[in-house]
Amino acid sequence: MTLTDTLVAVETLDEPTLSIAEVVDRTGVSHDTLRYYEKEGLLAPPRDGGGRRRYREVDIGRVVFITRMRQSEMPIRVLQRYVALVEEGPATERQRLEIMEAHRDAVLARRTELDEALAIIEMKIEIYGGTLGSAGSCGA
Amino acid sequence: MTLTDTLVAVETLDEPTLSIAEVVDRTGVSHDTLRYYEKEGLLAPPRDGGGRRRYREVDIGRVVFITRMRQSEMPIRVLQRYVALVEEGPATERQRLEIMEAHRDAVLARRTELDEALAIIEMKIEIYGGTLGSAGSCGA
DNA sequence: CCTTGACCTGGACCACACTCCAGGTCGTAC
DNA sequence: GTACGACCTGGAGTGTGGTCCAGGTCAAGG
Repeated sequence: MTLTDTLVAVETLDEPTLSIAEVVDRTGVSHDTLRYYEKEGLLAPPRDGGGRRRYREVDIGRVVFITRMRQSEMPIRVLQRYVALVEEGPATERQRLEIMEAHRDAVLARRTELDEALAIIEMKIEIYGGTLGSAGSCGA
Repeated sequence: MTLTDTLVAVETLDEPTLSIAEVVDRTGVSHDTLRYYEKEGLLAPPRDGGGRRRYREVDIGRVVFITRMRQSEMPIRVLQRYVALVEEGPATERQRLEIMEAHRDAVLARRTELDEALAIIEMKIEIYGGTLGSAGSCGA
């Protein structure tokens, strides 16, 4: 239903769309990865008469969104769930909020871990870059 | 030193050591992972008469160090190189410094990425948590 | 008509970092 | 002396997230 409506809208309203190659150029996401995301249900760009993908602005926005979420280590599975909720409509906004809040917490925790490691790294740099002397004090 | 000397005198000529199970308890690193790290050359705890691993303080320190580096996404391969340099002695300190500086830069870049994603995540939370109204504006 | 290039498909393959397993050994406890 | 638990080994298996490939379609240009 929705897909059909969308296809009709694209064909009749002439929204400008991008080919997959243009999306690759614009987002830096590879052809294969775009196909993979589509296979996993994260994207559903409409097709032209020849079966080729035509990415609308909304599709490109979603590619960028997915990229950001992947960058912050949101698993594909969670993204699948989130996108499915988006497709279901506004009634699912509370669940989407929960997903995002949980993800924010995960990202903050991850950042803390990174900062902890950073302290060690900088200690090592201090030792090696500073005295260049006896540095083998904690196992490595 | 005094405490150590006493224990050494009581036992054999060695410092106190931990069994693998104790290291698991103390570091949270699994038995299998400890074995894996050892196979990859990151650890080399001495063995007792029966061939069982005995972790010295220096070994435990290295386990903790490895854990921190892994936590900050240093690949095993880099860790292998770093540890090999440590084994080679103080002459390699400049190279170790380079590895750590490169890793620090990578971690800082990673943190920036996380922060960028965090901005998007918080935007979503704002949208869903705030008005709970028209939120579907950028593809997801 | 034939070539070229962009695009399509399903499915095999890959790197990474573990994680699990079967089968064997060792040392104390009963 | 045998039962037990902790430990050992090599090697196979797992999950995640892509990445690559062979073979096919289609539209436009020479």
